[in-house]
Amino acid sequence: MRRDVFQAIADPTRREIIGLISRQSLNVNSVAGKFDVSRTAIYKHLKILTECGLVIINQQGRERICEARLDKLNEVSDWVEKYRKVWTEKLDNLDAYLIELQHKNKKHGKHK
Amino acid sequence: MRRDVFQAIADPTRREIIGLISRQSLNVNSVAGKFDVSRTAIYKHLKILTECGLVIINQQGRERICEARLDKLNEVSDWVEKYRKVWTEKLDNLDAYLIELQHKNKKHGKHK
DNA sequence: AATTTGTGCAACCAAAAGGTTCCATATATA
DNA sequence: TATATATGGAACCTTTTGGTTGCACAAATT
Repeated sequence: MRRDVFQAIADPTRREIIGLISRQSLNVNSVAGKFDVSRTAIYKHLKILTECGLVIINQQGRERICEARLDKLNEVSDWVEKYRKVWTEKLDNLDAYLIELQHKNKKHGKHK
Repeated sequence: MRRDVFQAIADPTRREIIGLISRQSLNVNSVAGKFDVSRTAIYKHLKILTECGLVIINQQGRERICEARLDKLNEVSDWVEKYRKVWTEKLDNLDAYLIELQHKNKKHGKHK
């Protein structure tokens, strides 16, 4: 199934999983052991994370090692930064406006 | 209800709404007019967006103007950047490793 | 005053999400 | 070989999500 990174990181457990395996790759059981839900629940979260490329899994004997692919967060980063830019511009415009006001005050302002 | 910004931006329609009103604040009907779902559906999306602070609404006569609060995306930005840093460090470590390899080759390497 | 416009919200619905238990199966290990 | 371990996944359940229609009501317009 085609999965969306935005939807994948919407769940707090999945964000925790990413935080966990970003420090060290772990097998499925080790990941599950860190949470108080069933292994199957974690397995499903891992499945969603792999489906959108945020996690890749390598078989090693009978274990499957989960590794975080943090570069996939770029999709989120790009979207957010686009709007951060808009936000910063708004602040800049406000700045410019305030400065303009100051200049007007100097020219036409009344002195107390 | 306490809402989560991550969950709010998980839905593509809500991301579109943010994109739309980030350029220009609009009343509820104008926002709804841009999508092919019902006004009520958009109203619900706007409700979720206001509940997590990504949108604020100001009454003006019988209209309610929806304004984007892009600074609220910082929560997402912070989280993502934390892992981007981890990712960059991994790349740096790889770089350092490759450079080290090169040096070893210079010292002990065989010449063809 | 009557009508149109903009909005909120209840009631309802189908599908998806997030969880569970239980079983199958492959790989290590005693 | 028998047993323990690591995992995949089916079947099921409850809650949440994203949508609908329909009605109420206040503000603007005629």
